[in-house]
Amino acid sequence: MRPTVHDIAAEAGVSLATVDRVMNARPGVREKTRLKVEQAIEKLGYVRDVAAANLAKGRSYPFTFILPCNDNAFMAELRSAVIQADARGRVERTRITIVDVPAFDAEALADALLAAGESETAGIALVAIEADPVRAAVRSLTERGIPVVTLVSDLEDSTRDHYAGVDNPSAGRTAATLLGRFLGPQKGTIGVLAGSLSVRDHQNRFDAFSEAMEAHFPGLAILPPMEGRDDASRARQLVSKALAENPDMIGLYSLGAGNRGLIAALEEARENGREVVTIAHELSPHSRAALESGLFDVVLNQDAGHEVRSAIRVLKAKADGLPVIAAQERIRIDIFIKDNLP
Amino acid sequence: MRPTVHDIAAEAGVSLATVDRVMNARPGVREKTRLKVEQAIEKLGYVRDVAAANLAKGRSYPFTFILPCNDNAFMAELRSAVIQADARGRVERTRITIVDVPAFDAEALADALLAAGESETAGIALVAIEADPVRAAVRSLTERGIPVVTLVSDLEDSTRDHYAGVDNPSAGRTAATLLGRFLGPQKGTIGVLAGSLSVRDHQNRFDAFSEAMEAHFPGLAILPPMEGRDDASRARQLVSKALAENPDMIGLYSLGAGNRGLIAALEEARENGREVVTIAHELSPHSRAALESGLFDVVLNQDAGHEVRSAIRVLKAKADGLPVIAAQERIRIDIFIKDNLP
DNA sequence: CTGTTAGCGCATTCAA
DNA sequence: TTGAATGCGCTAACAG
Repeated sequence: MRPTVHDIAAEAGVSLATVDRVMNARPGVREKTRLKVEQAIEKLGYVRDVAAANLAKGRSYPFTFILPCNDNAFMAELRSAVIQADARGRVERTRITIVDVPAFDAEALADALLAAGESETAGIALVAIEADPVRAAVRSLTERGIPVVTLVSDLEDSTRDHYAGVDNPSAGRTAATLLGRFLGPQKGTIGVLAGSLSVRDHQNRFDAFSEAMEAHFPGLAILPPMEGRDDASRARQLVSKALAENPDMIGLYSLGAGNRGLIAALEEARENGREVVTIAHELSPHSRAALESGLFDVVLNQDAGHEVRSAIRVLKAKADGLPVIAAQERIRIDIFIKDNLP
Repeated sequence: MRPTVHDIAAEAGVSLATVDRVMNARPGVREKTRLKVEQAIEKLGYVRDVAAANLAKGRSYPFTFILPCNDNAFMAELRSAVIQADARGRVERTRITIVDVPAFDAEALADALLAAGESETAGIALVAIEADPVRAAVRSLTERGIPVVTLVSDLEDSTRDHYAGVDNPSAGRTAATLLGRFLGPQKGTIGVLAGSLSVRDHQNRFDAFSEAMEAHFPGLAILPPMEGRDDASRARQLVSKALAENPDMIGLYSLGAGNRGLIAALEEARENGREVVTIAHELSPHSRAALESGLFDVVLNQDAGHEVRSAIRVLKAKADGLPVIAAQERIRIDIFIKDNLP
């Protein structure tokens, strides 16, 4: 049997309460006594049973997740990941309230942040939008000691405690390398479809993609980026038009959402005997099908479940004043081709 | 506050014990009473606190992991993943004993299995070797109701309860697609370096790789596979020799361990102005460096941590007689290039 | 068939 | 400065 508080109390010749005081670094213990207890802990190799501790504490962590009412597949998955995390949360004693805000609406997001700050909350996660009102709201929260983490999309120059999302420049470079190598010696132009370049992660992906492309694949020229606003019909139009206007376009990097429209445009092109090497983001039923049918060549993915779990771990650590191990919270970029689909 | 057993006992007008019996599907409850309790559970939206339940049960799951004393990086990581899992095991009440066996020794493995079966164990995980004594040992365990899962390497035609490892044919196909696409229109031959083709996972990878290659990239011919026994110096010799003898060799798939020797051979070749597109398995400090220096183009990886955690989840489920959700336990093949390294 | 009762390992009043 | 006692939510003897 593993040692319990009783064992170390007996070993140190003190009571449970004293042991507890030492363990939780609370005042009211003589230096001598504390030493005895610490030695007993060391000697018996005691480690506290977190589950039992939480049970006794009865403490729970009411977190708030502010999510945009976007109807794309990725946001749906993110939302479902949050719900699942909440369901599993009984053990960890976390409780999550989801707050919906209109997409791309900085004012609404800022308001939601402030409102969440007024409610009983142990920490807040948000999909950030780069805007001053949002930065101000975040500042007011962190100043009151409420932990704040950005999820999926970061907020630069802000006081947020942590960013739980992928390294977007790395994603852009990954796309560049794969596209360049798949195209090999071919020369031509490359189309880029973004949601909006005023969104930080899209901008970051694009910059890194361009830079890597220019550096390593001089035979491939990048066309001016299209902005599809993550909207299917708009994306479809833009891509169709680009294909028509650029007969030398042999590659396409779609770095935002709105894959449905893109897929429609590619299907149409294929019927006309036109194929371009395509890399898109986020695995969903649609993009998966596109991968299997060869319309997409690669899908880069961020695992929404990982991001949510990481956000929760960090919020909890911050709420408890504990440090976070950065390396462990790093979110990877998954590469999928048709052969390694999960 | 969430409802507790007390609340539902009150609501149903019965005692705690009865509630407990219903919840754990134990006998000795009248159908009528059971219904009342179930309705109360439904009505109050009760979900049991697993942590508290485990605490009260005091049950622990003493598992045994049988690992080969291989000194390669992957096995080291696997071992460390097991140790970490054990450390986290306090909450889940799992305790893991690691048993070491000589690598590639079927008799020793079989003996270790039987010995583990004699000790107090709630389940056993093993890195399997395809051999009849092993199959027999596994059978004797499963017949006694001890859950057995294979880890990393499977045991076909056996009574093991589950395989926690990657889909090796899928890995082989992934390698074929990437190699073929990276080489593009080039024609030439492809070398294959295996550990031993008598190991099931290596054989599976090779078969799928060959098949996909022939089907989709007819311009690339596969050379007879080399068997490096996961040994560095042997691998180095084999690869150097193959490079010398096959001037038209433009690609290489290393599907086993022993990357150090391979890297040495590739470095030597590079100094002589020779480069081949290379895909290897398992991310380690060595393979990572090779990726960064361009000696490796792609590394396929199985996440040892995932495999271990999955094995534990399955063992626990089997020990409790619960079903496992196959889709959730599927181990992915990670693709790494220099740009998406974690 | 059902209820009472005593813990699991820990945190926390309230006394001493 | 320290200790005894009580309870968190649940399970499992042991009675009835």
